[in-house]
Amino acid sequence: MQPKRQLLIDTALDLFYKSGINSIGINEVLSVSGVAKRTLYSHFQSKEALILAALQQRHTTFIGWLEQKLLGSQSDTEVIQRLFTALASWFENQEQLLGNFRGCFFINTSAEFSDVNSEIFRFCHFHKDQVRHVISQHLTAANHAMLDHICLLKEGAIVTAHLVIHPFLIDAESRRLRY
Amino acid sequence: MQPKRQLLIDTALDLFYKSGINSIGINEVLSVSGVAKRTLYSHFQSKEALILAALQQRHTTFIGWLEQKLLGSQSDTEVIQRLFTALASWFENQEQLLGNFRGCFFINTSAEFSDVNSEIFRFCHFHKDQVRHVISQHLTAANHAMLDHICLLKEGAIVTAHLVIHPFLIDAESRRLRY
DNA sequence: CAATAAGTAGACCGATTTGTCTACCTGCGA
DNA sequence: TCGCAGGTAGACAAATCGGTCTACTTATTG
Repeated sequence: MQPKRQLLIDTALDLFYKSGINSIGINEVLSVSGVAKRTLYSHFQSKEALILAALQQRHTTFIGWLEQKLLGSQSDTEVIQRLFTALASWFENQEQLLGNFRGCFFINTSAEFSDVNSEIFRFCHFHKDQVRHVISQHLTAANHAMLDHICLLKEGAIVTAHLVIHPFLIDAESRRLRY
Repeated sequence: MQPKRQLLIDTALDLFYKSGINSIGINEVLSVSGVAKRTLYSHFQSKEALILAALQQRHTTFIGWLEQKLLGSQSDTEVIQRLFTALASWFENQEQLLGNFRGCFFINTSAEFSDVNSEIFRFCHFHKDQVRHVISQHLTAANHAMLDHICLLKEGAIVTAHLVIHPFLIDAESRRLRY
């Protein structure tokens, strides 16, 4: 419909996810996308509106990806297996839909916009809530404790993959290239 | 020894942890601490040096706090119990040494400085490594798989407390105040 | 044809950023 | 008494930030 608007969101999401939102200025989004500044501000009221659109898009993509991964599971055990298999595949950059893994966009963003009452932080909170809801809907047993455990491990896995394991892999890679 | 230097680190850490590093300018650190700009740049080469000093201080504080919490445990089970009891106490703002809970300073910071090769990101990675090492040294059994599980749950708990549970508590609080 | 919506390039604005510089003050030890 | 380390206040520079504005160019469509 509005290809420029979509291009702006795609570009912004890419850059924001790669480098953090506060590190990316509006001018960088413009020069990378090749869109004029006037056009950006005809589609979005402010940078914050663009950020929220990018968060919204990432949210929709992620929920869709997750739904598809869990669809058709035959048991709770299979749901859990599928979930963590999918996460592992994401961490290893095997999930094209999600792009190169750089942690969870919503965890990262909430670290930059820490005011709990800001719209941006609340959207991050909302996203986590929705992911939890998707998982719960694929479980037959309405076991809240198990759901909590699954979500706890999921968050732990994402953060650990980003901050602990991923740098280690890059270290290994750079050593391999040096020798 | 150099009280102004220490005051700058304390102030910077406070502000950085509360609002995120990119949201806090050097001028804010100066006006809050009451120190002159010239003095800051006589102690630190750049803002990045101040950031690293703040990370270093938080690291030392956190490791010391953790050591003290785990000291004297009689079994692996007790280590685990003590660890998660201490974390829960931190989340509930009962740990004066660590200040008001706003997630893990190192997870938050690594979200803002996502370049894996930057000194700041590497320090965050280093911190997580050291925490893991402290925990492993208090366990009698050299069980790598169990250590991994503990660390995974720990990270999950920190992120979940920050992004999922804490906003919920603040919601409840604001509702309580409204009615 | 004419009107309109959507786009471009880029100058410009005021605020803010990190960092430098000048000029001056103060307390301490040789 | 002299020198100096360590401090203050704040002007200043250069860059960058988000955002506005003018003037012009398309493309579509009634």
